[in-house]
Amino acid sequence: MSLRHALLAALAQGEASGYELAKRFDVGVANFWSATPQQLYRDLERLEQDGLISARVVEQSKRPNKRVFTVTPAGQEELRAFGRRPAKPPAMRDEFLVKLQAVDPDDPAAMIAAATERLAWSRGKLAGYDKLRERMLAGRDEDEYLRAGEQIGPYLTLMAGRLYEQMNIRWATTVLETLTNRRTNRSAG
Amino acid sequence: MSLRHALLAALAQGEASGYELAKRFDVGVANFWSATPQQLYRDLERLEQDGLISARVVEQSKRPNKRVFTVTPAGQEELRAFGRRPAKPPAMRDEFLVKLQAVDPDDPAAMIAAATERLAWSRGKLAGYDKLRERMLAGRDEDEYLRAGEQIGPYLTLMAGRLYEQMNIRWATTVLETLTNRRTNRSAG
DNA sequence: GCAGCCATGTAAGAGGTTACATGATTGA
DNA sequence: TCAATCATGTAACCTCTTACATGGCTGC
Repeated sequence: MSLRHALLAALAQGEASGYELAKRFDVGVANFWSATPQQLYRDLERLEQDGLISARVVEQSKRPNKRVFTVTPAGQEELRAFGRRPAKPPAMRDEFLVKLQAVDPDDPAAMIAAATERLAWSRGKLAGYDKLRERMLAGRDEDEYLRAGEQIGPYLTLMAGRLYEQMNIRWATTVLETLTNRRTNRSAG
Repeated sequence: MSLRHALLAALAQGEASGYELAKRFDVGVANFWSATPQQLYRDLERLEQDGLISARVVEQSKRPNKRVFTVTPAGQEELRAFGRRPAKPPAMRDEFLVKLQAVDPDDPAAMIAAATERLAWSRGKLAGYDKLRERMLAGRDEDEYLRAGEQIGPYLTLMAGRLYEQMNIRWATTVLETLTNRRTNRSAG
């Protein structure tokens, strides 16, 4: 039931089309939720039917037309009500951790490859977050923004995303070192 | 398709009953996946039908009997094959972040309550992880364990869980300070 | 000329959540 | 006596993923 609210929260930042939202959600630019484009299109339909968002067709000459969505007053009220309800505990689904849990110390090659991939992925996400942050800060420093910046919610969730990927980068580095050291020890001893 | 593998990975650490696994997964003691007990019972059934795990009934006098599950050789092979396939990117579902994204700076009361709750939750999880860690380390220090500890996979995933909650605690503290400071400034100015 | 982006969707199936059901034992 | 723990499940429902479909434009 909560992708609806994630969509409302994303649209609260300003109107967007399904495609634009999909980029944020599918690629995972949304650090607070993840979803595929198909889900978005379907839930946007429903949100519109429920009167929580309204659509406006923007005609484009050299590109397909797009439907741009805005949160209605009813949608804003729903968001506020959602904010007051108790939150479900966060849920994580991380295949890499599942694999690592069951790693065979005598054959870590696949895991070393997977950890390298994860490291690259986290670096890419962090780079994306950093760009967005520069745009939001617009020259100010973090303390200043936290005191008086306009979009405090988005900044704080972005901060969570950055801290998370920074942590991942440090951790994945330790994982790589640990697995390669153990392999070296084994072939040397 | 991957709760199956999470279950196999969990059972690779040693046999367990559905109820025992449920505690790890439902409470979220499994820092790498989350699932409800109902899912576990259903998927354990399927894993058994597919010959990836085998069940053994343990009769108990003062408690209901339980079915204890073990990974079969076929299950171990499936786990290895899973380890070699590319991992899906991690997925996050965090309602608190959704709420925070859309916070109204003029009425942060609900969000301050939610952040306080999250802080307490992360502290609780960290305390649980720390206990488990003490048991695994058994007097050794982390460097030593990373070099030569028996259960390197489980230690590394536990490490990820600890780092994640430590990060959450620091971040949630910043969120609380930010929201309360802004409120004070507003009522003072 | 081909890959990739913009833009939206349908349909089928797998995965996940919530509510309900049972029943003895243990500790406050 | 009341709540919690141990222990396992069914049924109904909702959500999410994957595969498929379309078609013009942009950049290499």
